[in-house]
Amino acid sequence: MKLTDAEWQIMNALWAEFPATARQIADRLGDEVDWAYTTIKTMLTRLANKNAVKEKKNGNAAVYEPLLTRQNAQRNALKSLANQAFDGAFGPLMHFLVEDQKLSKTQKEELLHILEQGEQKGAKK
Amino acid sequence: MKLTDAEWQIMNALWAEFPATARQIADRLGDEVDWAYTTIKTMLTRLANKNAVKEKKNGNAAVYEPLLTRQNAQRNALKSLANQAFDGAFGPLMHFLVEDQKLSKTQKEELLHILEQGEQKGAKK
DNA sequence: TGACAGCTTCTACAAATGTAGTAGAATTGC
DNA sequence: GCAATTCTACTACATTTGTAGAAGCTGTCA
Repeated sequence: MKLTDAEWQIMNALWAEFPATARQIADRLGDEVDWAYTTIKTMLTRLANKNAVKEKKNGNAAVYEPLLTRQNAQRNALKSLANQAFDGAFGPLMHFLVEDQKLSKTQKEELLHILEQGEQKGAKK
Repeated sequence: MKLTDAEWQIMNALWAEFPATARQIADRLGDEVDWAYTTIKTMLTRLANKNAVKEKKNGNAAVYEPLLTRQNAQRNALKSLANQAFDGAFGPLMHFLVEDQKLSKTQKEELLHILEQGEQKGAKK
């Protein structure tokens, strides 16, 4: 499941707190984008068709909640990027990230920490 | 500069070795995709319009070479992903990667190594 | 009980993307 | 020198994406 740019916006707003109505999502997005309410509604319908969100009727109005979790979406996006831009390998991707992005000392320490933890849990393949 | 899926394919083939003619690129892509030669030509023209590649005439035929480097493309893609899916922060992205992707022991060690090196060069910002 | 306000579904439409055909110019092999 | 091959430039067209208007329900408040 691949999300488009606009879809990410919507999903991010939905993931922030759900279930949510189209109106709520529109309000949350108010700062970031300048979309007509119906645009958001259209996107939500499309996302429902893709099974990224579930649309539940509550009387006249609809309430939405994600079917695709943020984590899965992130995973998919990373996977796709890795394939496309890094020959499918996560190693080089990370390598690139660590080398290219100047991490703050804190971030580095955090990473070290994560790495160590993984180490302890045993390097499961 | 944002590349589409198809454009990544072409660029990857070009980055592999350049300058290259459309024919060469087509040959390299032969295994992966099943595109007509003219499709590849069209993509190359579009990429030239976007200034991602330079088209040099060599007699009748054209020779291509990247203007956009692979590194920059990777950087852009990562940045874009970070913004879209990780609130613009690389930290969480990396966090996610390290936690989610089960890295091999070797990969982890390598990462640690990179981190340490960075450490020595001084934690610039 | 009717006028609003807000919600929904449909339809629309331009731009981007994926994919390729056609026709004519250049190159080449004999 | 000409036929076969190969390129190139142009055009085309379906699908996806971004964006939204129109028109018709529905609930509510005076």
